[in-house]
Amino acid sequence: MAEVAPTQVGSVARALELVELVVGGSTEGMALSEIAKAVGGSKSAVLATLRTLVDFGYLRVVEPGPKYLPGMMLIRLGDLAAAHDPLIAVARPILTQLSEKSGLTIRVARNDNGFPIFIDRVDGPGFVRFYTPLGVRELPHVSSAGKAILAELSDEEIRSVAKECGLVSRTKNSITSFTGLKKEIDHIRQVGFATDDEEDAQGIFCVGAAFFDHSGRCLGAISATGVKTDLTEEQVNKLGKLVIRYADQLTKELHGRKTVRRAI
Amino acid sequence: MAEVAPTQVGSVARALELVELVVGGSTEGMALSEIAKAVGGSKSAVLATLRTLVDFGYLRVVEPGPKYLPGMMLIRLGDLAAAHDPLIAVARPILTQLSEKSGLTIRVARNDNGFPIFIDRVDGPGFVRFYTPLGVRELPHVSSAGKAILAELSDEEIRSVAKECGLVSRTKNSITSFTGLKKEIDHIRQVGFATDDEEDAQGIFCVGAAFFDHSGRCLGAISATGVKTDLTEEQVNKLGKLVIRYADQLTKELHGRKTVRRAI
DNA sequence: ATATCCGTTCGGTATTGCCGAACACCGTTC
DNA sequence: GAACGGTGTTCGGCAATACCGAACGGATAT
Repeated sequence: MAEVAPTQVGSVARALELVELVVGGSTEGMALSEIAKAVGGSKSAVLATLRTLVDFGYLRVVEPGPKYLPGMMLIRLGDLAAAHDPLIAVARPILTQLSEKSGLTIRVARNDNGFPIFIDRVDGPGFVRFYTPLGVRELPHVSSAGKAILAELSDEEIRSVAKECGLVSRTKNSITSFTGLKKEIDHIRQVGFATDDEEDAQGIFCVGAAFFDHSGRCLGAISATGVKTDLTEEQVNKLGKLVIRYADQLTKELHGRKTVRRAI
Repeated sequence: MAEVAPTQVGSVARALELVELVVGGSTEGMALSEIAKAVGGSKSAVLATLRTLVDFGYLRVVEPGPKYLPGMMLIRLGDLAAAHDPLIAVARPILTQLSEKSGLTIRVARNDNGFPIFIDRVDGPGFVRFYTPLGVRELPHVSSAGKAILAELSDEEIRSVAKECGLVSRTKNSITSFTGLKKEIDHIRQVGFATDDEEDAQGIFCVGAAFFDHSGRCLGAISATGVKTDLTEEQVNKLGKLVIRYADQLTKELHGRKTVRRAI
């Protein structure tokens, strides 16, 4: 239609748009007309597609006033995809242990050319909950996992990534200049872990550390997330050491090896 | 093709079959010819569909020898679908706490007309891992969650469910007769929790308890799963009480109320 | 009671997704 | 080294089929 797509299937693309639409919609569900209007298709065509998606469990329909909601199959597929991923399979027990040890929410991010993609999460037992999406490319400079990954890149790679994401600001603590980022990276390289001091969201503090594959390349990072409290520098260091220890354990279980910290 | 489907979209159905095929395939990924052969379509048509799925992140392709694997979008959608589900959102913190308290793997199942559908899971910190799929209708009579749900149904409903699933055997401990099941249900109604003593898989022991909605109907059950050790009856009872306590907490947070235990 | 929304059904049209053949490529194997 | 089986890929052509829009039935609201 609009894209210069190399041999795609239109009806499938439209169907997948429907899934994203419904999943992104309200928890009350979406009605047929609403969906048809949103995607700009006829009600009959959209209805046929929705029926197919419901048949496969991707969506479910709730009466009355037929409204469409995300279906069980999405949970099933997500779970299977996670089980399929060797990194997640190895990392999850470690995340669980670290979560229990620290009482915090632990996440793993994969290194996607310098950008972090969080692929799994284990919540802490605390009552505070904050939703952090999985499977999406996040900003590298406002998360501890992102910065932990950046610190393992060469300086020119960092500059390239910085240019690509534009160092946009998320809070008043966000690092928005390259010199500021460079200084932060230097610090991370010294202490071995990265922090996020309300740089992505108000009131949220994170600590992250990288892990590596067999050739010493940075595969990603794990991070511990909690509410910002008045942590002393000593407490932060202690948490940092803890996260590093579990990241190293992950490296080990992946049969990886940690690179010697490069000079600057 | 074969189904007497009420207004479906063929190409979408075929695409979703591809997703299931790849997700169910090996962790090495599947090749184009392999996939085309499996679904019985032409390579060109399958390729176009695969490209669409890759574009949307449902699948990803790994070089060399283009092989197809589950994509990040599946993890993302599964996570979003879970966040969308009010029951999961409320239950997860409780599961996490119970997991930490017991050191076991905790799961929630939804009551789907007497059948359990496990919709979320929180792993324990132990090193033993066993994969239990989410989002699929499981057998009601060989899991503690399933039996906890059954115990909240009327006797005629139980008979109907038993007939529907056929009380198939999974291990030598599985309950396969209706009288045996009925006796088990009576016991569950007395003590308030259900057990699974290697009835579904060798070496696995579970304890489950039901939770309820505002009208007292059974919404589902939570269960704790661990490796079978020589548990004394007292230890089982203690674990049962613990699971009941957390199930009751879940009922409370769902603004539900527990029905008074019916006589027989 | 009328009007306006909803979801659904039903043909007709042409879009488009499918097929099969031909191509390019790599690894074997003879 | 050349011929083979095995990939993944591209392309044209036919027909299936996925789309649309109009018409129906039902509910709710005005």
